[in-house]
Amino acid sequence: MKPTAKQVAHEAGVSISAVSRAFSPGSSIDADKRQRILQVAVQLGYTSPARRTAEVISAGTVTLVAGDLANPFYPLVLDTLAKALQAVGRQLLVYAIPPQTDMDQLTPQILAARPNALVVTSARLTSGMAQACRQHGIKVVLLNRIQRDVRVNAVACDNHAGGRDAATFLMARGRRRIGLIGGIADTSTHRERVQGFREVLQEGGQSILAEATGDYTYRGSYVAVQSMLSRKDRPDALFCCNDIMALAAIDAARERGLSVPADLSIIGFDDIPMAGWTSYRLTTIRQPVTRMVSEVVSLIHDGAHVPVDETTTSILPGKLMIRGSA
Amino acid sequence: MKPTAKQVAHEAGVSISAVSRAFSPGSSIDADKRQRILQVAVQLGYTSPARRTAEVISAGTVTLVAGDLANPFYPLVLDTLAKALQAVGRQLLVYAIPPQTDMDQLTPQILAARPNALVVTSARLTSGMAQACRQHGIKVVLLNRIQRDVRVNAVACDNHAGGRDAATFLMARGRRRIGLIGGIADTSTHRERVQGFREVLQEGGQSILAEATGDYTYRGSYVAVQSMLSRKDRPDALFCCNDIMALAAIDAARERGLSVPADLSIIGFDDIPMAGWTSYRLTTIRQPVTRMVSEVVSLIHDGAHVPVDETTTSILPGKLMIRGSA
DNA sequence: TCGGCGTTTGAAAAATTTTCACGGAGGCGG
DNA sequence: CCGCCTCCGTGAAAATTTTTCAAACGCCGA
Repeated sequence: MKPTAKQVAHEAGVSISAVSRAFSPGSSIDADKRQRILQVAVQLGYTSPARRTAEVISAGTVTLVAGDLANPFYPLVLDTLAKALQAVGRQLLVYAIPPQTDMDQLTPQILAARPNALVVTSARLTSGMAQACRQHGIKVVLLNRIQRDVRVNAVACDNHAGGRDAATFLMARGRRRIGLIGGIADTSTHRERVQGFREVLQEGGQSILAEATGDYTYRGSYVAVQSMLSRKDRPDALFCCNDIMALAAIDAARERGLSVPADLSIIGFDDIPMAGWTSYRLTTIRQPVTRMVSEVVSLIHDGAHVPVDETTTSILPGKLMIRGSA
Repeated sequence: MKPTAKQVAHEAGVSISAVSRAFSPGSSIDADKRQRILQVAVQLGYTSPARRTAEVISAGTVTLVAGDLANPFYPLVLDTLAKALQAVGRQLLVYAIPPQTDMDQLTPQILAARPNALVVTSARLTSGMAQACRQHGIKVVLLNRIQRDVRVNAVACDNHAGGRDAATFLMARGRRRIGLIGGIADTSTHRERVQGFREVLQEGGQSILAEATGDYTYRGSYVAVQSMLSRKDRPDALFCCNDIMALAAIDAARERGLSVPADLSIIGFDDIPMAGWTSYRLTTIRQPVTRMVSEVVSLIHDGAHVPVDETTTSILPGKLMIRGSA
């Protein structure tokens, strides 16, 4: 038997009118009373017809939180995700947040929109946010990011293997003075790429000659590479934790009159469209964006009935794209 | 007196039940009949209570339709717009559509989400869509695009003046064999930039030496420039209708062993972040993205009470950024 | 202390949604 | 080809919800 407003009213000790009012935004009712009614309603599983159609209308909304749209990799992800969601009749809400901030300030705003699912990319999910989402039954997927401190779904490229591939490739080319331009230290992408890379070097009896951080930005990397190249024993190869940093490295090397790859091999990570442009021809690890996005969509869309606390982590293989820079 | 379902039913010649069904998604009713009822409802100004609360819940949603996220200019716009809307407590829904398609297929999906406003950038708005939006009271803003065939708001950079500035600058530098790489012929951005550019040349007694189209893409421009540079009387300057095409032009010129700007001056349009990168240092016309976006937000947010058929067109000045490529 | 004035409330009226039964269209097996 | 069955669309009526209305309450300024 379907629960009615009458039952809720009786249970909460109020009139039917009050129940109706609790469900229509903007009507004059005491906040506490509304809260109590809503709570009873949840217990009994009651929703007003208005709320019901509202939910149907806004059904299928997925919210994407992106922290770094300046890195062309994320627009690529956004474009792919938007099209994939449209294809299954869902909508994509986008929040852009300043890089390296966490999303706690946005929590109320994001939850107010009642999305079905939340996709977080290049931003830090706080455990408070994760918990709030679980309570509201909102599925969360971390894209291109793994966080061990929260229990949510995650889809990422195999960054560790990618780092290994990069190192193996450089060693096979006979490079021995190898430098590293890191991203942002407390991101899983940075840690895993670096770890895989370092591992292979150590297995081959090598170690990283020089290491600097480029903040995953063009400018940060440019400055870091410039100073690294002015050292006495400058490296003959550079692994950059993402593509824009690698492009900056190429620019910095050229600025110094060095030839890429003759004097300096450079290898990136992501394979953004610009990596294939003629003046760069960047050798890089391609992230399987399309596959990552379909994984996200299947988690959200096909797995709509899966309970929110049953989480999956997908690690998809990247692919070394050999072009001219290494 | 507020209109009721009874009146709508009488007017449309159906039962009250039918009216109710027309407003609840998923109920069994003939599509034609629903259409007719909805039309009468709009005439009388009737909305079901369910629809009413739904609208309050999803209030403040703005839908962005973007056609070309591969051009870094649009992610820049997206990022700026998303942040500006967040700041005033609104949400941004994003639709990505394949370049050069119009949006008629998406119309039902977009309208189903009942946004408050629609921002269209790098996509063609059809008059059917515009009319549907007007009927639903959805405000439409064309961003970086002007269309004379539909009566909607528009915000754009002064493309005509930008084209003039580019030409003036090249002429002042003594360039006389000037080529043009166009974008997509039936876009206002292309037309106006080209027209302004051509005007100044003619005023100075010059004309365009060679003209080709690059489809606003890197690859398209690269191919066009390659063939243009292999002509006997190759140009000594090139105006490209956007920045990625200009970057492609620089790459193509270098590939041929030409020096930029000594052998070939290149000037672009947009000022995307990459234009400032060290290996390009592209001279270009900067679009005032921040101002354009605030204009859009004020049109949508501050002008929320302005009737939808009262439309404004804002043309904001661009700015010539002189770097190293011309 | 005494009126406004605005908010909150339940009862009742009004309106809407849902159920129910019916009629007709189309598919399927005999 | 016919009958039967199912499924869709429909209006009337029942059930449910929303809105109106008038009353009660508290707050503030005079």
